[in-house]
Amino acid sequence: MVTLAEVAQHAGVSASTVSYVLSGKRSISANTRQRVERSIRELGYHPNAGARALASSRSNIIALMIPLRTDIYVPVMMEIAIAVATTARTHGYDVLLLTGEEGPDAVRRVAGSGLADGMILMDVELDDERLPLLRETDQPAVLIGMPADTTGLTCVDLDFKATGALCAEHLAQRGHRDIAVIGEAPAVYERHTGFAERTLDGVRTRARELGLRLLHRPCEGGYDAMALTLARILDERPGTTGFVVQNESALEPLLALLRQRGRAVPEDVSVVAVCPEQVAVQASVRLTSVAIPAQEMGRRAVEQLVAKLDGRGGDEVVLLAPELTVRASSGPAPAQP
Amino acid sequence: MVTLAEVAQHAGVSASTVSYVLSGKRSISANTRQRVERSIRELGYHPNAGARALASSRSNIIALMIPLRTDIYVPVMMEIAIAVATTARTHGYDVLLLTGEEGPDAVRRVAGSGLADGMILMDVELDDERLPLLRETDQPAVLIGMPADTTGLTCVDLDFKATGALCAEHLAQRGHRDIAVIGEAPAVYERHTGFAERTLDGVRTRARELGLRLLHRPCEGGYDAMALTLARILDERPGTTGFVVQNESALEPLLALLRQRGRAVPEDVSVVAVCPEQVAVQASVRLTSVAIPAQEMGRRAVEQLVAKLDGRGGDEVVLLAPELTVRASSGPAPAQP
DNA sequence: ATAGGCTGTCGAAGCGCTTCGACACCCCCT
DNA sequence: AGGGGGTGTCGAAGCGCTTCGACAGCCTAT
Repeated sequence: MVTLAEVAQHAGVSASTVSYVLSGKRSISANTRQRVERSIRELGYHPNAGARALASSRSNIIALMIPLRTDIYVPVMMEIAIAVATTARTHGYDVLLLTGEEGPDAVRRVAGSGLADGMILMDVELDDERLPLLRETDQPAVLIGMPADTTGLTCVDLDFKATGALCAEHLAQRGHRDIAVIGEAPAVYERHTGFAERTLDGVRTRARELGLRLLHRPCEGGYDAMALTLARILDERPGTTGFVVQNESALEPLLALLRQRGRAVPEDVSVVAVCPEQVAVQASVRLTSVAIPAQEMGRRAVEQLVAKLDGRGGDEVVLLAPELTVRASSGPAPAQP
Repeated sequence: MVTLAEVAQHAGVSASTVSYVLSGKRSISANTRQRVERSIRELGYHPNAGARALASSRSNIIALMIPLRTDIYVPVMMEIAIAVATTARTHGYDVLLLTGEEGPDAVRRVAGSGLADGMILMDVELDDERLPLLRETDQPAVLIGMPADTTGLTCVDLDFKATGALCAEHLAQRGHRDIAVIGEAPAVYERHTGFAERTLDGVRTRARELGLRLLHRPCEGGYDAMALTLARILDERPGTTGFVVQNESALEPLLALLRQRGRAVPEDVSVVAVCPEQVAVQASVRLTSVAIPAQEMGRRAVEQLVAKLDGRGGDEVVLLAPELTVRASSGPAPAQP
């Protein structure tokens, strides 16, 4: 293992000079800098992370807390995580992966041990139990998602309320009068994960303003659950012609079931999804959808956190504006019989 | 920030004693131990990770390298990652998330800086460019997947060859004579990711032994690609009655397309999938499948790595035995017309 | 009764880096 | 010519922890 001291000796300078070349915190003559850089290359030097962390009280690590839940659409989580990791690297940070397993204690452990300089929390609940700890230890942190009380917190999220509104508008515009929201699994609502409720709120508010009749049904993923849910919806409101779907694993089942019942998409029924682009494009009917900008969310979260760690920028709620892309699953409402 | 020294003072012992209480590397009287533990609790002490790493040359961190590819089924990756993270915690390790972005350099960086004590690599190619580095730096490492040359390496993977064989056997047993493998995207084969080829090899070998006629077609995910692929298969071998599907995002499309063509599953056609349990159960037809034991793979990988770090256990290839679960998508071949 | 071996605790020496203050040295200004 | 202000470099003091050797005190075996 090559050390700073060895590099210094090899280059014929003192250790501190090498350190300053590396950090750029003091000016170094071009000549010296080059000699040092050459020595670093020749010896294959890599600064020891532990020593660096100890001396500078900075680990250059960001902790990313991902919950363990399986009722949330996993690819989105993954995409966010990957975006976080790559963005972090561009800012000189590595990412530590924490799972929900350890619960709120992880916050204490990470904050206390100086393992990470800051953290990013995913799948934030409205009244998340990690938040008090965050505030109390005043860990630099960024949430992906939005709790009920955001004072003193930095959050990044898709504007789900606007998303819901956008979906309602789209359907209204095409002449649909009776619409249904097929939501996430009941557990998601019970847990008060904000995004589901906010989307619903958005649809509901806008639907009311536009004079739409609205039905909302949570739905576990899968074929069977969707069959039940759909049956119930069409039972109660046979005239339903517009669907807003927020549960990715209910999408294909819904399309298959509609087909089976002889309701053609988009001729008889329109479907608007809230899902990642890829899902919308790969579905058996190319779906009109509001994309979940997973990459963007991950990227922004890191940027906010890095800004905080650099002492720039304060608490802020970043809501990404939703964009609805019209594809093949939505069209004008059928003429009233 | 509470330090060891403060704990020592509070408990009225020396710093080294506290350290030994923490590490258990020397015997400590019950009395002293309790006093120290009490002080630790009262002061809310957490050992500083950097200092610890510096002094002990152990970071208690495992690096997990996940590629960025999108043509691989993401939920499996995620499940493995989560399993790795939680298992690591039970052994006192944290997990550092590295993406493919940085490429092989990440190996050098992590090894050189002592950031992690060892690494776990996912999505290993047959001739992976990271392997020479791994051997050269002799980083303790475990691969999830199998390269062409495993000498000096520890690998954990599902036995995909046996998986393929199992699928072929199952179909043969039900009387199918013409079967087709719907594989991963062409890119996956070009990249020489072993698992796809090994599965195919398994099917092919066993099919030959059992006198089955076999067709293999790679397939991008999605509805359109699957439509094309299926058309081509049925064109060439209209009598095909058994399908082995390894590409998760081709599954629903295939089922829908078969339905559309009037071929009932499982009455006319049988489908065997290689996919996570959840996918098999949630599909529109409950699928006969060989499960991909993602959790188990992650867990085993960590255990192998920890054993290595503890100086126990050497290089070893752990192949998990596949299990085929019969569900509703496979049945006896239809009588020959 | 005494040598020898345990047990439990302590002090001190680092681990490899960052950072602060000190200080040559050179250049420019008056 | 001499003082003032940059530049560029160095030495040394830690950062908080682990770990080695030392040693006091006690118990056992002779």
